[in-house]
Amino acid sequence: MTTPTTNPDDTRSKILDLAELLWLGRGFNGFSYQHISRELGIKNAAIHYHFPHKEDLGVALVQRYRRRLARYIEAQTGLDAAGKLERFLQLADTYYANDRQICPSGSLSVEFHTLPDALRGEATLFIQDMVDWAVAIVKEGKASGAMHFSGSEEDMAALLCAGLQGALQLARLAPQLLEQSKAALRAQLGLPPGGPVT
Amino acid sequence: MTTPTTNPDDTRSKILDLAELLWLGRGFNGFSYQHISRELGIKNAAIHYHFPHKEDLGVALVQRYRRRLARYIEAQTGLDAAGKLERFLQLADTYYANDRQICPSGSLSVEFHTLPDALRGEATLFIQDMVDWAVAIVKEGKASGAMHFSGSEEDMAALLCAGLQGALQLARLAPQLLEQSKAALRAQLGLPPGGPVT
DNA sequence: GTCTATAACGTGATAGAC
DNA sequence: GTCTATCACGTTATAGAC
Repeated sequence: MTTPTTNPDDTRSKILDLAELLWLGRGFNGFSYQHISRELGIKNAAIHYHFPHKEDLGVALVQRYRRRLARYIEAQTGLDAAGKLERFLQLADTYYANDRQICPSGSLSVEFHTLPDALRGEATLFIQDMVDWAVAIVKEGKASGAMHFSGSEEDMAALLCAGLQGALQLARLAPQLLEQSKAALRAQLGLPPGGPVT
Repeated sequence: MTTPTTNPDDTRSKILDLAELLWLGRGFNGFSYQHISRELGIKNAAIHYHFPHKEDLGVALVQRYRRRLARYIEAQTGLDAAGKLERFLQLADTYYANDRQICPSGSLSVEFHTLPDALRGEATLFIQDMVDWAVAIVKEGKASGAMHFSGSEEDMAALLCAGLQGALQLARLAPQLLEQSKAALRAQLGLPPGGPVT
């Protein structure tokens, strides 16, 4: 999930890789084609060849990310619910370790009102992916007896998504909030403090 | 907490009021002096008179907001812990009802890496205010027996801040997530589903 | 597929008149 | 305290040569 996927030698992939870094570090409105062209040693127009409008780049970023997420989820088929939850929480750690990036859903939702139409559509699909994943984990956990909590699975899954997204953002200003929020989520799910391995 | 405070007739206050709307609707990088001058029927230069740099406007916005929040918190002195929690959760509803705004901490943390220095400093102070408030509510709730949950008060308070911030953002793309997250927070705090009045 | 060159525009910002 | 006028710059985007 951490490493981008396509051939790192072709320019299109290099653009996507760098754009993703900038996107999650600075927001979609926080980077320009100049940031990319300067860093890659190519010209502005070369990026426009691959992605005529910035909207096209944004859509490609979200679509590529959704495909990666689907593979990430699929790779967890063998794990139990507690293990799957740790993978979910791990995502946040990975972002944070990577120059304190935030998660895609955070950028997309905060900037939503300023995003081009097509990107808003992709964003909505992506958020649905995330929520579905959280619901599946929590339902499996409750059904298997590994997790126990009050309230519905859907509510708990919503808090899981929202809490992790918010914690990752707040960690930029108050780093301890990420670990604290994760600990609270584990506790509220009836899981041991350090995750299944501790 | 919803309504700005200073004299609505002088230009400086009008600028701040409108800028706050734009800030929480589109992010700090999502609005310009033109947005404000056009809407207020004044010129770009008039805003620069009151706030020479956009950084100055941002600092003024956060400082004013912190003062309002302090009064909002102080006004709850008579309430019990459950009542104070509802006031905390209510903030999110107010934002959402107001053109699906997000909370200041959300904007400040997501855009953090692109903000001018002075604004980053104010942002850090503001987040500390929020977290302190959440910790106080949760501690009082646990001490009085009104709330019961596993894990530390600090962890729970972190999840409270992070969860509400994330839920408010995600509600732009999936509106049910706000109510669901709030319900989950109440449930995890050992409170009745609809808040103290239901 | 990448380049040069350039257009059209928005943005933050300032000088100086009133 | 607000205005006109203007600036320098960054941004998205396109045409056309190589």
